[in-house]
Amino acid sequence: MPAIDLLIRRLRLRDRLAPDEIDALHGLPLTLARFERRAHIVRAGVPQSKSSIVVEGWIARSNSFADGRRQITQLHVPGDFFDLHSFLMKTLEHDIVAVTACTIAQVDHARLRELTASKPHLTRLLWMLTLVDAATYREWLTLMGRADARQHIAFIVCEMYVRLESVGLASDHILDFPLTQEELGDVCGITPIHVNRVLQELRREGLIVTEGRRLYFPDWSKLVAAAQFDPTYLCLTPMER
Amino acid sequence: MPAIDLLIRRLRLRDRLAPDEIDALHGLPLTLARFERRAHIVRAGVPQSKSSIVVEGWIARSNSFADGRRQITQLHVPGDFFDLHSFLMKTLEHDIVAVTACTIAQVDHARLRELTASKPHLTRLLWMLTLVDAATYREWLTLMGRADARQHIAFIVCEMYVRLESVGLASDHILDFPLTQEELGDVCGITPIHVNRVLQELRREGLIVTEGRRLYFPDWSKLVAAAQFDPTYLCLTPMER
DNA sequence: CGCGTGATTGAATATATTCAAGGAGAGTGG
DNA sequence: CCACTCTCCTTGAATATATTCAATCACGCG
Repeated sequence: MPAIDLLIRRLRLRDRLAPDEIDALHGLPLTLARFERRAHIVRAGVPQSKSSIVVEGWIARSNSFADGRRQITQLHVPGDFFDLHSFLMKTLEHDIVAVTACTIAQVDHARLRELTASKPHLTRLLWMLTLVDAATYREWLTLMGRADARQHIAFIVCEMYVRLESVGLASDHILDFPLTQEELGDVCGITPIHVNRVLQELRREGLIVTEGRRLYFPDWSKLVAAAQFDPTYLCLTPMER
Repeated sequence: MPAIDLLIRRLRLRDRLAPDEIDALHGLPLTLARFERRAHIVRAGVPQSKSSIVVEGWIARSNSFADGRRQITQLHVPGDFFDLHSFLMKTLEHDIVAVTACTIAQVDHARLRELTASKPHLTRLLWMLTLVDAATYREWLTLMGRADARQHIAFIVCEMYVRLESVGLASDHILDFPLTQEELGDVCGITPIHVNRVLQELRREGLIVTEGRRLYFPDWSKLVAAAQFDPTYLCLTPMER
């Protein structure tokens, strides 16, 4: 599916779009770019002149310390306008890396600026996408601070399933979950060894079944209970904004 | 200082403001409200029709679990437009509480919407304020996931000093730090007992000196080193946005 | 087949928690 | 003016959770 249609689908989860807004979005010139798994898409401190939408694959926002410690602060899947931040910040203080081989669609900041000058409602919706990101950070902060590893991992699975499902990329309690145990540790702020042990616990409990990159959960409500997951923060209810 | 002038000062740290933008801001009708320490300013799930600026005092964003566990995800000081989120989200999934007795200035969402329709550049700057919030969440996530309690607490002190200092509310290595050890634990995701022990360690090392709510640090560079603090994420450099 | 990446296991250790008491200081009321 | 209370800070000991270090295993790929 073309990048803009993915984005439109994403925006329609939150509000109606007027025909002129859809035209404006379709009028955005996009450049497609392909990245290998583990490639750096954006490096900390490098000035950016484009923002990007994920077309295919998973992407991570990653903060690294000098000593090699690493924290993944966000995950992005197809349809996510993942780099609106650099539109106003100009540079990022973290890296954006490809979790899987991926395709992204880039838009010039100059075009986005034109859009903000002529389409206030559309601007508010793009703004809102970054506010949903912020709400997700708050959830992740709460998990990181107050949840044990079992709840944390269960929550990440719930979140990724709901996000993928909302844009038609997962269904039937199955999702493609391409994170290695090390990467999942970088998401949860724990070591890969501990991730391994907790995943085994979740499997023993029958909460998840893994088969390579495929992840299946027989009982959604049990997983939700283990995660204390409430999807409200994802703002998946359309309303006038 | 009037709320709008605090906000203008805050915006000028990031970009120039045109005279018509300053007029537009001054034209915003504000309602002042006073809250006692520990009072709830916004409750999770309650629809909001106003967004607010802190005029005096400290405010916290707080996420609570049913079992009493609590995580503070953000701190706000005078000048912060702390509730722009509800402008587009309508409801928040967390509480906003008064850390100290405080005064806030409220703006109707309808007025903000008018502003976004007529002042694109000002809209981008308000948007940007929420992106700085997001950048702060990312830093906090990284701390929570990968830093020990000593680094974490040192970082929070650094951040609050820089933020207060940037708007003239702290200087000379001294700041008013009104968090109790329990609240600081809720910020760092640790127990108040552990906060207590780590604070003692920081005092023994000569990194901080506390005297009631007043906090003094003799050597900024030592504190920065302990925290591995880099203020880039606060975007305190003015540029065209 | 060999190599590399990622998953798994075990044992010792570190970091932070829990539970359970005290202690210090500010403000209140008799 | 002093006891009283409340909140916040401090201390100690036992325990839990996650880490570190050191191997080993399994699988896909050239």
